[in-house]
Amino acid sequence: MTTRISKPGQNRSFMQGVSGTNLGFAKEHNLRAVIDAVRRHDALTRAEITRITGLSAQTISNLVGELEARGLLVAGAPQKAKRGQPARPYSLNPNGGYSIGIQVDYQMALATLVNLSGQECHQIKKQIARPSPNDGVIILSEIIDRLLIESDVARERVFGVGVAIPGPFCVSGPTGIGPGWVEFPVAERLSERSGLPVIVENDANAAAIAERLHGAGRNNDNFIYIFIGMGLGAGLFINGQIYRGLRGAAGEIGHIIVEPGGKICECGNRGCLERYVSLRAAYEAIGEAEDDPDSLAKLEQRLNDNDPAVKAWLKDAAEKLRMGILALESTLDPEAVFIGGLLPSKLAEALMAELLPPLPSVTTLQGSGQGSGEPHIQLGRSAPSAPAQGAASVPIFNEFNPGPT
Amino acid sequence: MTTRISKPGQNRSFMQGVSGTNLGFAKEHNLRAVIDAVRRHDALTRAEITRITGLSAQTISNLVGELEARGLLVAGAPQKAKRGQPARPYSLNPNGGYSIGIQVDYQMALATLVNLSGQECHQIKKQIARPSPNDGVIILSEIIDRLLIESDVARERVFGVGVAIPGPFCVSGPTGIGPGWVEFPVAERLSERSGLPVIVENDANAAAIAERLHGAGRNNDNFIYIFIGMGLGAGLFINGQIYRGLRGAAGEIGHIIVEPGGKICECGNRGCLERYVSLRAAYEAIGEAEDDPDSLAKLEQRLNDNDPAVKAWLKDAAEKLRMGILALESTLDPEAVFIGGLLPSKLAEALMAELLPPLPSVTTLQGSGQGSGEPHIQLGRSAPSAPAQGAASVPIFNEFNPGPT
DNA sequence: ATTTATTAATTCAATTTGATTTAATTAATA
DNA sequence: TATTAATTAAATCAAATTGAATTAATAAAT
Repeated sequence: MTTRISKPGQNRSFMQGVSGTNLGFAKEHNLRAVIDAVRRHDALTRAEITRITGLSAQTISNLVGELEARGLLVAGAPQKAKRGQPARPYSLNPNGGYSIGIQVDYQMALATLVNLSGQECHQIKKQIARPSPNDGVIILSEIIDRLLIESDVARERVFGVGVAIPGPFCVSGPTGIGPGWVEFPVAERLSERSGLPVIVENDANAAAIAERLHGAGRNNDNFIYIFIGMGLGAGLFINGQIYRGLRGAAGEIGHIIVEPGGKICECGNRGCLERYVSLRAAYEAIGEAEDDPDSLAKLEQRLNDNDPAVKAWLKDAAEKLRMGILALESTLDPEAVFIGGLLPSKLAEALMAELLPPLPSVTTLQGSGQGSGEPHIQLGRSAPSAPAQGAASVPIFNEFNPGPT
Repeated sequence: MTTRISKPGQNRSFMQGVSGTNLGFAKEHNLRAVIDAVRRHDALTRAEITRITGLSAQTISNLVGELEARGLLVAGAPQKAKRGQPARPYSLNPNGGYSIGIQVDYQMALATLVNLSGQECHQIKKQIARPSPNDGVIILSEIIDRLLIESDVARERVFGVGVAIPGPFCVSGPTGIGPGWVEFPVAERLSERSGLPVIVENDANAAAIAERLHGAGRNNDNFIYIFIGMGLGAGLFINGQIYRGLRGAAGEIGHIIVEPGGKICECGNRGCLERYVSLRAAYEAIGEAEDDPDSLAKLEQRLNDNDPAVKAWLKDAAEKLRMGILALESTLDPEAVFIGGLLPSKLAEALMAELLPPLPSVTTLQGSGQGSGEPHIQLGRSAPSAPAQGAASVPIFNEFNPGPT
């Protein structure tokens, strides 16, 4: 695994707490900064990287050389645009490495192998039925093995495995996979079995990372990705990093109250946002069973049929979601808000159409700072397989992101 | 000014965007890390700093020696507790430097000189009446001059001047100082006139920084400080840094909707939090004029007299604030929420008493992650002069904080 | 059309900075 | 006296910077 940037002895993050730093961390950071710059711009010459990073041309020459030797960067044809020596543009080598993303819920495991550019190479789907954590780990490691064999990718070329699990880990209940999963050390066990680094992430954060790495949030360091699943959560990007909060529960926006005295929620309060904006709320509104795997297809069909119950739900959900977004924008003043999740894209589009225009907020004030007044609520990636795609981007993000801004 | 840690040629922050890093930045970071560690623990020996920062003993020896030579750290008496050479505990030298904080609103300027430990050395208060920005800068620089002369502190020993201004800068309106202040480059002009670095900060952020540096948030890297002033705002500490958002409007929590269809707000929406929780809301509820400087004293008096209008306002405000706090906690999962601002401490205490217990949220769930279930809503510093104290801590924080966690 | 100047990208060699390593010193306790 | 903990001196090492050189293109001048 010569492509690893982080050295074994230096596994703490570049700067954490009041810890000091040294040359090794600095170099690691600079390598990541180079990769990150190239990713954001698709392709960059050494000279351009020099300007962007503020490092010396010599340093960049060395770092780019090293990354090229490792197979992470590839040079394109020299550009003879202006005077001077023609520059070679470097870009990410799509096949410089691979990553595996797995999406698990109580009825299904979906695994995908992607390359460095986020392109999907192979996918495996398997029905499960609330397995125990031990059985789950075995099932997942078998899926990983199959994925590698069928796609003919060597295990050493895989950066890691990302596992997306619904909701915050500290809360069990109907959003989870099954009994016993909350306390179980999934990452450690699956890592032992598979021989690969494993990172467990909640579905909202995983989807947000994918949006950041390969999607519309590619150039945003501060945005909110609202994940509409069975419940409602958000991935918060703050200073280029996922913000998790003290208990890993940051982004649990489903429990913002949008209707005082409204529908009762299992959290103990009334009128929580996710009681109105979620697949579960949609099923409730249109009278489909929430634990029926076919409900999603029925919902989509009824949308296509212009079913009035679906339309009414959309209208109400959009009204409530506007208030939730206002709370988030007032609090975090983000660059953008992406709406995505498990919804089929047609449904997400319909919700989006109902949602706009948003309520006036700090982000829409005219004549204030940079970027104000611009459209900032956008449709993010939304698909029933979004968490798997997201999970696959987690190991890549972890390996390459240069740390807080 | 030999006490400056940041070197002139290296004025960009330690890590920003995708920029690279080098030895100079690393050293700067390490110096800050040492100071920060000492501040958090009151006093530390070189050996303890070595363990905390993870740097080598030799490096710490060098850094501490340098900081001692600069007068920022002072050694205490050797401790002969255990075997081995007795260690000398180092602590911040309170008189290693000074900082000036200025609080300005439309009717008053309040300036305070504090030392490195946050102790107030001298204070000057001056009535003003909606001055033009140009006049304002002259008035402020004269106050700075007087402060230094009367307290006999040399200008070179002052790290900088913090200016606290109400509300977000991008919004004018009644919370501002006067016409023309929004676009005016206060910091640059006052810096030119006074010969000192000047940082302008909104009152909520300034108060949050004070809470972090010298108050109950001293060991918290992730907390929310809710500032109740004429309006309502919050300072967000995320990963040890103030989070400002894209337009500097992060923390504008006054415009979270807590009562759909409620009181109309100048932002264009209805039922915004600050229409219920703010001095202006209190004055409205008890029938005092909001632009009368004596209203605050009257409010305090009527609280002491058990006035039913005040009690009713407190009850309603607390109910609304609980919902606002729930939204913040659901979004950010903070370590703590401090309530403070311009309220006299008795009033703040009364509000706090009404506020508890909070609504159930991710931070109060039993049996989940670390720190859950603990009391986390606390009374922060609250006083009519809180912004000045806060402003004074801004330059110190800027000079000494080691950057994102 | 040929030559010369200019510019831009890149690299080589030497230098500098600052953290680490290794070993020594100091001052306490058991 | 042996041991232990704190600290420091000297040597070493890693990585970025500096300044000069090299390469290859276009632009301008002849």
